[in-house]
Amino acid sequence: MKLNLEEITKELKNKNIRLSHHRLKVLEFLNDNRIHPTVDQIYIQLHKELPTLSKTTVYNSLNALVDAGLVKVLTIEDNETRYDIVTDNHGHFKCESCGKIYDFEINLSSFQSKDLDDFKINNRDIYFKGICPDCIQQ
Amino acid sequence: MKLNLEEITKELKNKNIRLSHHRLKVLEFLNDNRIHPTVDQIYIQLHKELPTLSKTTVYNSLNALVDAGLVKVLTIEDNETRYDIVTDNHGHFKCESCGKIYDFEINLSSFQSKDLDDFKINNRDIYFKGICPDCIQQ
DNA sequence: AATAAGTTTGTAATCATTACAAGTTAGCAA
DNA sequence: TTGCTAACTTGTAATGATTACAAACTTATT
Repeated sequence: MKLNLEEITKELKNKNIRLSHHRLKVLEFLNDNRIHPTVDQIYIQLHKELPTLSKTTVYNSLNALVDAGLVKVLTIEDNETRYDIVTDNHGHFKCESCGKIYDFEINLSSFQSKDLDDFKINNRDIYFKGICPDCIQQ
Repeated sequence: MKLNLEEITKELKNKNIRLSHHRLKVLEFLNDNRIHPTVDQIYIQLHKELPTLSKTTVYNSLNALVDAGLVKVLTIEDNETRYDIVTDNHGHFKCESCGKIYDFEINLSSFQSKDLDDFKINNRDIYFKGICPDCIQQ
């Protein structure tokens, strides 16, 4: 999917966030590599292209993009924070054998619980864990 | 709910995990305080009763209980690991205003996605975020 | 070009969690 | 009951991820 830069820049402007060169690179990386990467994965890859990039900037950029609502934090496990570009509703499945994270289509807004009638729900996350088909076969 | 110690001990034995005094206290705390506490919350409370308790032991006990399947790790946010005693299927709602975590009843096993037909699903977590009724009123 | 606000960088600080070694405890067998 | 062994606890030190901060740099705007 191609990023619409003008639109993104306009959205960011409302929040006084500039789409700087590094931030754009981080956003592009997430858009082009749908692997739900960790900060380290992003840093290591981008550092090859941008030798002056610091890890602090990666954290910075990610936090800015999350604040802007363009990027989502995934906390499937307590010891690894991952990032995902915001797209339509989907859940995440993590394979307990190979560690790979899969997207799966699911209509999150259809989930209702009478216990939450009086709650304002801003965000719905679904995390499944188990074994992926590749690992089942072995 | 009262803990059935004999049954729990028996289950643990299979995994060579003893239900030591400290571990039992941690388990009791989770059973009696359904507040999805952090390690610090557990440590501070139990330390009052058990002055010799170390934080390492709290971590240790929690990890053992998680391994035994009696306790579940909640990773709603990337910067705070919480623990929950394992009960029937329910989702978790975190209020973005007051930070409180609510349980809500939901039939987790009813969630299906055709994308996961060939996957073995061991675990389903649902995390919602938003504003709770108490905070909406203010 | 000048200005002001926002961004990047590197280092240092912080915080949660784990590793480790030494001492302690619990369960089992003789 | 005693002794043995494995498991547990403790405190300290190490690790690792993330944030704080100050100085230098960049960008958009006047």
